[in-house]
Amino acid sequence: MTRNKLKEAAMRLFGEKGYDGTALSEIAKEVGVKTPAIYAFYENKEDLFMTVFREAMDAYNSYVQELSEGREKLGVRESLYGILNRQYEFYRECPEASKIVLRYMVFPPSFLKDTIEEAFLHSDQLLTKLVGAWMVRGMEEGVIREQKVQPLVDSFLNVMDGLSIQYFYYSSKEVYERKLNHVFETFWNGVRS
Amino acid sequence: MTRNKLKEAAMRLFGEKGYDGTALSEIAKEVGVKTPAIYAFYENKEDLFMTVFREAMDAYNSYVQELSEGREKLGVRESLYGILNRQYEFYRECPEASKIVLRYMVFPPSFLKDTIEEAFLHSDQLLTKLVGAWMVRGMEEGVIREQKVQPLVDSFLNVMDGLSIQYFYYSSKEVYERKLNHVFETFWNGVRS
Amino acid sequence: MTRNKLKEAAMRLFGEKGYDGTALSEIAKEVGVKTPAIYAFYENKEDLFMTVFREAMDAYNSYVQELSEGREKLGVRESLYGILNRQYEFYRECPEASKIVLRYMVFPPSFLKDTIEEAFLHSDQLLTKLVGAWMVRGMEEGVIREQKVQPLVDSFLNVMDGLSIQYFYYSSKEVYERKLNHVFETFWNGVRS
Amino acid sequence: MTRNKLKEAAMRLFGEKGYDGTALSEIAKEVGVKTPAIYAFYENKEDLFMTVFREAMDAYNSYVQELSEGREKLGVRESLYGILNRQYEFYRECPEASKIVLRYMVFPPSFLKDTIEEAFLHSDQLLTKLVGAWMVRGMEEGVIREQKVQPLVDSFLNVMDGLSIQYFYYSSKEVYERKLNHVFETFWNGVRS
DNA sequence: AATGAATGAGACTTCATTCAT
DNA sequence: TATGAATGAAGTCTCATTCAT
Repeated sequence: MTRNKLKEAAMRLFGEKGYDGTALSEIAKEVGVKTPAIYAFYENKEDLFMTVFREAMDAYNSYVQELSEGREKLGVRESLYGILNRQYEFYRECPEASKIVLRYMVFPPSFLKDTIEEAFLHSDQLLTKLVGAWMVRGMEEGVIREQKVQPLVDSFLNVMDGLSIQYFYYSSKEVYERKLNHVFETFWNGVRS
Repeated sequence: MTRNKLKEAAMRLFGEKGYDGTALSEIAKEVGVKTPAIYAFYENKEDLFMTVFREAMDAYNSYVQELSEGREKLGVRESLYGILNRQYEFYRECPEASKIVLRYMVFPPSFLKDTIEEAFLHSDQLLTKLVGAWMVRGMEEGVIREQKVQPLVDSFLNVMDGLSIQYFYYSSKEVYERKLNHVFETFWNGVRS
Repeated sequence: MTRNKLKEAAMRLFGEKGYDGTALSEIAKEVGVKTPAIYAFYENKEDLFMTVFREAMDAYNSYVQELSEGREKLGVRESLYGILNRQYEFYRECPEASKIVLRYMVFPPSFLKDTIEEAFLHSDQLLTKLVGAWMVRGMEEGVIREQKVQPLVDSFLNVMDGLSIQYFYYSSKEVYERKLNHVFETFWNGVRS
Repeated sequence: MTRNKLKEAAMRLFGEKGYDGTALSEIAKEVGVKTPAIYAFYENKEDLFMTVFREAMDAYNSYVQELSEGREKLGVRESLYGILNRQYEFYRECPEASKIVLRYMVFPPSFLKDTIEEAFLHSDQLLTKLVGAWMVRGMEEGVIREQKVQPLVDSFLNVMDGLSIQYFYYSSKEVYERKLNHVFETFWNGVRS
């Protein structure tokens, strides 16, 4: 119980204020417990952070994973748009986890650089493979103009990254949704037959 | 002299390890000076940080500003591509400043949130206006398909944001340049007549 | 059962790392039990320590006591040598207890100073009386040169103390046994008729 | 100034209550300074301890060293007795240093075991050589009975070790001096021609 | 008899900051 | 301009101890 509340408080605070900017005492206070209680559940601050980080990554990967499931009946266009939408959903449903993922992907605390890079490599490959498959299928179905796969994947992933920044930068729902649509429209225009 | 060396060291360290992750003593040591010397030039840590941040923003804005100058003779396509290239140049030439800009745009230390948001609003507007102008011109010249300006601008800025993440995430020059080209190609395909 | 295992682990650890240098958690872990379990058997750290210390002292005193028993048939020289040997035996057979005895005889934790001094006074008197008796008998039998008893006792006890340091300082069996013999030989030479 | 007062306070406290039993705050308070001030002069607790320990060892070694100087005109008996006396002087003049030396020779804090053993090896060899030389000279002069050197050295060093324990165990001057004389008398009786 | 959860006290240490020099 | 000395505040972490279970 407390263990989980600690994890959640930590997730929120590490995401919002960063590793160095978050004191264990804040996390404890949020849960209504004194600081040393944390050590009953986690070895130390690093351990708590890594637990939180791993959970955030797992949540993110789950979302990514899901993308590949049960979409066979959908058209390619809808599926790609669905990916962006799913990402958006993830941001809204797990704002804490997604903040963690974005923050530490770009700015890992130096002492965890390696561990973190490895974690990202994994989900990156997953996503690359998935998006690639859709592009191939799009070309096979003739809805995407015949071309190499790499440029298509690069472009799509770049769209995703761009949107992730936009999401955290502009807090407005309306603005984000407008951008999401505009951006996808342009992308699709750029690749369709 | 020392004032400047301090600013530079601070820029690098704040960019790399963040505000909370950087101790004044590290900055001082890097310059070969003892910590209290910092107070001869800056009021306190916040002041030093804000100085550094403002300088980084200024450098960024200068680059952005330059984009609008002396490019009248170039075609629209070349100009837009040029913007991405210029951004890339900025990253390479001022890696410290650009790291600062990216980091604190997305993750401002809470106590500076307002100041920082204001700063970004400014450069955002600048960029929006600039890109918008090129899009309009592109349509006037007939190289960009007739449509509303907003989607064009949204898409292009998203491309820029995406690339900025890519730059800091993948450290390899080759990979980045490949992506830059792929991404622009797709974008251009999506908007050209 | 657990009570005893705790006592033994405590004896070893208190002897090796001292009172302040030993955490209850270490003692518990050694026994395969959680820290609070200790409180089922001992009131607190001090109580556990005192129990351990008393046991060590008792073991030491038993050895000393034994020295006076059943040695009537032996000669004085053999008996005195036997005392040193018995001490040596004690060190080897109860290394933990003897470490405790030595450590806290010389360096009592301040809060137990009085209790400990009292304990030592007792065994000191025991030993003094015992060694004194042998010296007297030695003189009666004519194997020890006629003189006052005090110098004889002082010298012999000093030999014992010296050897105790040597034992813990040099860990090698051979070196210790060599020293034991050399030291006794010189002592005996110094007192015999 | 403060640096030195800290060292002295630390020497006294580490000697009296041990490494783990002494809090930096106590040392600071003794000097009339707040705890963090210590870090202006010493890297950390270990550093302060090692500094203190090294100083104590140096003081001890100086005393030992002196023993070999300017005693050529004295007889062997007087010189050996002088060594014991010198040791006694050291204990009285530098009670803190000597307490440190004795305590950590027999009970080194585990994390410094190696460093400390090395330090003792050095002074041990010094003393062995010195005492050995006197024994040889005693035999040459005919005042010491002809025999191997090792037993003589072993016995004498054992006398010294025994006295060191006695010194710290019995705090009384009279008792110690009585013992010192008795013990030396017996020793000399045991080795003289 | 034993443990999980929790805590108060306090340890070591870092850091931003001040001040006299 | 620069530093050595010092400190208050705070941070991470350990430890002995308690209590409900």
